[in-house]
Amino acid sequence: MRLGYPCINLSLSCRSSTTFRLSSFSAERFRSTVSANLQCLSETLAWNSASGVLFFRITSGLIPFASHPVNSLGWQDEFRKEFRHIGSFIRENRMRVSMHPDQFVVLNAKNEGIVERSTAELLYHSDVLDLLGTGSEAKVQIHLGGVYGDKAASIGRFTERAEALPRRVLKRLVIENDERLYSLMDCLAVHEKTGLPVVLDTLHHACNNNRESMREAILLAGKTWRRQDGPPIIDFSTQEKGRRLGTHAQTIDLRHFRTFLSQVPDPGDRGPDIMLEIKDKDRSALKALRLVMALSKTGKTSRRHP
DNA sequence: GGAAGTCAAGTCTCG
DNA sequence: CGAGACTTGACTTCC
Repeated sequence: MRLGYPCINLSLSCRSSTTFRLSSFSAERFRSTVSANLQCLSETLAWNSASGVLFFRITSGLIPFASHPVNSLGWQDEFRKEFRHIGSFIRENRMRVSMHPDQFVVLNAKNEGIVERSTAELLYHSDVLDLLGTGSEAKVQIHLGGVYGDKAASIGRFTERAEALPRRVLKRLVIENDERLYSLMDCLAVHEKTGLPVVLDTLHHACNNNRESMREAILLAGKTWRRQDGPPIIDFSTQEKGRRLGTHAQTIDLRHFRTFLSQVPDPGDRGPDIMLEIKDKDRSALKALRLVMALSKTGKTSRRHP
């Protein structure tokens, strides 16, 4: 079981998602920004490795305007060496990376233009993971999209569009339950049709479910992952008190995390990888890591930890 | 130099 | 139908 956090390390001063306004776009600006972002990604992964954090979500902002028509630069070729270098580090340290395109990627949209832009964005995410030389265990995680007043039809469109994607995108694609529209059950139904693995988001599941217990949910989602997909991914978060339902906690609630761990059937070497969606990022990741280490020492998880 | 305004992209809800 | 939430930073302009 590896632990991770998304996109930004708050202990470092660099950001791998620095960008600029579309109106400021120039080849110059683009190159210097990408170069700095890759450098920061490299530093972040080095920090992670040294800290024992072996799972990381790479920001979608790594290559600004990657899928935008304004950008006709062959960034894939231009930065091939840098990507390969970072990729080697990931492999050598047995780390796992993933990506999570944001809300603008809606595969089941009714508007074809949106579907085209979404597809281009998915290709960009796949490019990054391909250039790093990662295998199909490095995932690109999306939600099912909108409902448009007819969930069955919308799920149907998602399935069609997903199946039409290029293989190199499809082999990385995974679907995640959301807090309002599509529950774990809905995702499992899409899995039945498409074979896409399901990422369980624990906070979304608590908000939007069909009465499955957390233990049951973990098992059901876990079964959708094949060997070539790597260990199942689970997004863990706690509700921030006094805020809208679904708001991520500012810092990790270790009691809650420990309860969650007790519901994971097989933590240890072969267990799921856990992405901690907590606002203070690396700080909570370290706290969680220390807890897992302590538990494994006292034998309170079911398996030995490396 | 600091403050205020703005940013590629989508969907849903509310007024 | 249009604005705001979602969620947040930081880029950019303005003074």
